[in-house]
Amino acid sequence: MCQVAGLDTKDIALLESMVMRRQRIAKDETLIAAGKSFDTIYAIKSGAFKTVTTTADGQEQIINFHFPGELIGLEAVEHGRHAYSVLPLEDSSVCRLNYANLNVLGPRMKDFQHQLIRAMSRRVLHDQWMSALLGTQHAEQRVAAFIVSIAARLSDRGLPAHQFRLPMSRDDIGNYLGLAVETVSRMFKQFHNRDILMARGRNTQIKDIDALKGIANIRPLCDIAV
Amino acid sequence: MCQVAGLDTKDIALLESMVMRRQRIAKDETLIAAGKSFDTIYAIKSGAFKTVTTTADGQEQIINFHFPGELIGLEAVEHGRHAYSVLPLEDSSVCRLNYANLNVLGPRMKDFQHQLIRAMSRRVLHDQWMSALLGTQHAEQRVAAFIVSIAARLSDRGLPAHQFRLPMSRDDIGNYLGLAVETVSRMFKQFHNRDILMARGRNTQIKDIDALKGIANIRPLCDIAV
DNA sequence: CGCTAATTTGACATGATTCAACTGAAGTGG
DNA sequence: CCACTTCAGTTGAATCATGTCAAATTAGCG
Repeated sequence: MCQVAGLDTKDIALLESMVMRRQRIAKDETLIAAGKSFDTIYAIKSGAFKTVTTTADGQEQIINFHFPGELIGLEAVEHGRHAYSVLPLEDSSVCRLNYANLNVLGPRMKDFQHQLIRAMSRRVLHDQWMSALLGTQHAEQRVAAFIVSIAARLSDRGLPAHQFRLPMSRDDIGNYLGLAVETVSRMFKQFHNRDILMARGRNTQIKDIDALKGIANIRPLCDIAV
Repeated sequence: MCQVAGLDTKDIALLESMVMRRQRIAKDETLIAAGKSFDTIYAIKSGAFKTVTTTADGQEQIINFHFPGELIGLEAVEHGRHAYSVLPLEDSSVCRLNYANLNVLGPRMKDFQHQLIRAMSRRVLHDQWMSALLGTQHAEQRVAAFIVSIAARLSDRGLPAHQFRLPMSRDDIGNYLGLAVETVSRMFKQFHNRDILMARGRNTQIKDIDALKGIANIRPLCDIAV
């Protein structure tokens, strides 16, 4: 059953019967290609995704990472086509919700629309938080804030938040945080030397979450939204 | 009459009679204070605003600028209180829309909710565009992209887009773009030397918009949303 | 295993910030 | 109406953080 936060059980049952479809996505496939016309909203069931755009000279920029329970594709409602690509970081699965068919829900449509608004509200907060991070914070603070936000997301889903495996590469992290890969690597090492973090590749163990929060000189995203 | 894009005339009339109130805001006043509980959405009628947050060590970060026709306050729907402050850049006026009262609209609520979704969709696109700008682009490209986006917004409202007076200070621009004031100033001068831009203080005249777009190595925001 | 890609590490280059001084514009009061 | 103050903006020089390049190391996968 797709875990779209906030919909109660009878709503989910109704949605499932009307408009949902389950879909598996392999690591090398594409969930959404930029420019594709919008007709479907996706709810992530398992795995992880990245939203990606391309600058005029062809370099990739990661806009956001997405984890289970989150909705993808809403921002395309406005223009009827997707401005960004969405790619899986690992083998994943999603639920497809046909946007047009949602109208079939009739009286329930209103409730679902409110869910959309709530979901987009979280997205706006996240993106604005991101702007603040990139606009005012140095490399050390960005990486610390990133780790704290990942831990918070995992914690929200009841997963171990002090020890986990990152689904994205150092490359992806650097891209997302506006830093060179090497800088990300150096920051991880610096935290390691300070006994704040133990990291071997993608395997990560947080030793001192409070120190990380202190370094991340910005209201943590988890206090605002995910 | 408040110009909330997309609402047709009878909707506006209905909204006005039910829930809208006009309000003037002086340059030294505060439209929304961070932490304030959410109950009102604002539609900008005249002037300009900035959305501002504060990092843990007290430094201000401008999240976005807002111009007439845009909605403010929507991202607070999710948590019931405003995460950011909104301040006028000059004497301005807004329309207040009481969010709770919107429910009184009954059958029209659905249409208005769709407008909210569209408005937030635009906001998400803008903020993601911003993240890409801060994450991948250098000072020269950021400033160019900023000027292009301002010109596009003015153009959308039928105002002269090649000659205008910026409502915000160099300080604000630097803060918004994640650059020091001095860097912004140097970029303006550089564009001046290249006959791309004539700028004396806030008075700005674009001489070669195509050159600016070329420098701004990123899909212009105006092609996505404003 | 052995290959390939990802990550780490070090040395160096450079773009942006910082600091400090200067200029110009916008008032303000005598 | 003109000095005086104030604040925004500009300019220059020095410093520093981060990017770039190149090489070594490690991890992942067939």
